[in-house]
Amino acid sequence: MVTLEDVAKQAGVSLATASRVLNGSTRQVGADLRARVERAAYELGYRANIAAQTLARGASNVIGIVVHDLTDPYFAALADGAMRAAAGEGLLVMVGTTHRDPEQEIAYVATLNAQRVRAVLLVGSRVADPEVTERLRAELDRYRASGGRAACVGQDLLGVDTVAPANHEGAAALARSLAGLGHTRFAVLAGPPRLMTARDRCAGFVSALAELGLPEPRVIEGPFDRDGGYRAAQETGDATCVFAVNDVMAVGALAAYRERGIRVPDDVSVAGFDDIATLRDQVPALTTVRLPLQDMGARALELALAADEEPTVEQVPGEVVLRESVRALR
Amino acid sequence: MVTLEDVAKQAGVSLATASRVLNGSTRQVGADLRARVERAAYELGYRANIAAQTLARGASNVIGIVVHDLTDPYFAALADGAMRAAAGEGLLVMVGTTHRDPEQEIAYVATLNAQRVRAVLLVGSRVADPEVTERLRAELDRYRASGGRAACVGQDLLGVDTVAPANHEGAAALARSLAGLGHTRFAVLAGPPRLMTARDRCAGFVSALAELGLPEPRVIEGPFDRDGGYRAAQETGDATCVFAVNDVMAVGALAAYRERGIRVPDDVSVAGFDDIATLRDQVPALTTVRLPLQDMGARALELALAADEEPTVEQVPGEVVLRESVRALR
DNA sequence: GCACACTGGGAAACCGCTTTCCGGGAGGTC
DNA sequence: GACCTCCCGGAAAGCGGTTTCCCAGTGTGC
Repeated sequence: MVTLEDVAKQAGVSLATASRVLNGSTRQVGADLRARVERAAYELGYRANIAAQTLARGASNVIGIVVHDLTDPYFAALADGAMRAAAGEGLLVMVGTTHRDPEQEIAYVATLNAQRVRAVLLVGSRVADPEVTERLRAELDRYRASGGRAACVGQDLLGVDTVAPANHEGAAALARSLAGLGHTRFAVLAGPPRLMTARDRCAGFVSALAELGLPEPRVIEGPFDRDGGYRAAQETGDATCVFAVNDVMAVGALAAYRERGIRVPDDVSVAGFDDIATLRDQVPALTTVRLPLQDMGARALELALAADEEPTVEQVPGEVVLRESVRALR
Repeated sequence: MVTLEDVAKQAGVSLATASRVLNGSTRQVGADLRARVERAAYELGYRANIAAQTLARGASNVIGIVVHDLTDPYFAALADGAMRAAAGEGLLVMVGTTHRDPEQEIAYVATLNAQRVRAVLLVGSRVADPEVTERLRAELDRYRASGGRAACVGQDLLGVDTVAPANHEGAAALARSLAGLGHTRFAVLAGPPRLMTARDRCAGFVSALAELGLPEPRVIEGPFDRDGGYRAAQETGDATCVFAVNDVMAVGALAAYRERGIRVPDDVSVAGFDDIATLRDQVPALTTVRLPLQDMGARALELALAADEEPTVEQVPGEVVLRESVRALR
């Protein structure tokens, strides 16, 4: 391993000078010495030891992103946005996936704290479990107490900067649009009730229907993924319009209907939430609520890095996108 | 910031003892002292400083994964597989995305080298540019010279452990299957020729057709993504069967045909490559060559970590999966 | 011509942890 | 009871950088 000392020796200068030349400093170094150091570093193939730098500087140049599942395009888009923003700041990214286990999320915060990362981004829905939330919050507080910054994409439950998609309001707007097409008998593929995102979207949809004086929809719980949507779609009964709380579930529902010979949108209308890019070529094209996922990820990083004292909560509106998977009832 | 010294002081023991208790050691510590240290650490909320540990131990517990694009489900699946394997080994993961810029890939290797990560995984196609490959290889050699381990998913061009999908052979097998259905006029949506993966798949397909004595397919180059497939599909002429070198492009092609009222598979058959999970609900279901992406990612990590001297190259076969997007010509 | 910044170089302290090395006490053997 | 191990606790030397502090040399202003 080539160290700074090797470089300094080869260049015939002190450690201090070599450090100033190679790894940035406010202090100037004379042109000749600077050149000698650079040459030596190049010849030896010197690479600064970041662990040592981090230790000496007391600050690292990496951030941590914790997501539920990287193979879910929702998280991939969010993570990608955050990573682009990070790259723009010259930061490296450590990614952790919890596979939807809240304990893992807590463990990652502890680990990232140990890594002394500059910021931690918690991406994805909180769970409706006060005890778990409290423990996560405690771990996060401990991290922030030692100078770490944090932000979250999801619900504002942790006392940190938050990018909060308007799940409730978006779902409500979608409900109004669908009701405007003449639908009255709805079903909701609601996902798991302990997931706040699922719960908020479901609640927003249900309450909008109530305000319109429409009958209560049938609410079918299940997993938050494609197969969850597939299974839940078996139980939508005589609903003319089905709202899946995310696009991936909606795709599962489409598959279920297709297999059973139920035509979408002729026999039943289907809507999702998120507007996942990879799913835009689905047939029939999915009606959904668009969320600017990449921007949200990038924004979360900005918030985390900004030196504000008060935690900011940024509401992100969703935009209803009507496509072929729903039809108007005459 | 709570340091080990604070803990030791509070527990009334030496730094060495505290270290042995908290951060693992071959040496034993008496039960009472051990308890005192653990209590102090808990009360103070101590978190080991990993940068310091890394420096002192001379070895870190993080690995680096470099992918082209996380929002592409192909890379997401590969990365996920590698990350699961890493988690199983207690390793943390740093992810870098190059956004398909080979220079970025080189830069990441340098950065990860500076981080002294335990292993680097280069995931994704090499490019057919000897000069770039040479520079990447040099950077990689420098990293390995200082004790780093590396592996690659893609082509065996770097002199490191490699998981190599059988692109040529898989595409050839697909060609034979499709020819077996009676097709004779083919087109290939070939992607960018500088991408080895695209090139190999295209070549495998073309050469298999030649061996069968069939006419040369029309080869249409373009970007490796959905829009590339969409655009290339405009030029497939009178081909009865179109092979897109990856699933994402095939989906773009399906969209293009749909818009133009060309029915798949009635008017034209379409096949892809990879068998991306998120795309399995596509209509019509995509004929493709299945690659065990998650396993490949995991395997790459294993190879990198294994203490072998000779670089291993592991060929991964693809399995032709015939689905509704192709039909037999009677 | 002299006090006075100002500049750029080097010595050394320090960041927080691991690990070697040393030493004292307990237990075993003859 | 003398001698030898073995076990466990602590002092201190690193790990590879950054940065403070000191110092010599050079211009400046009057």
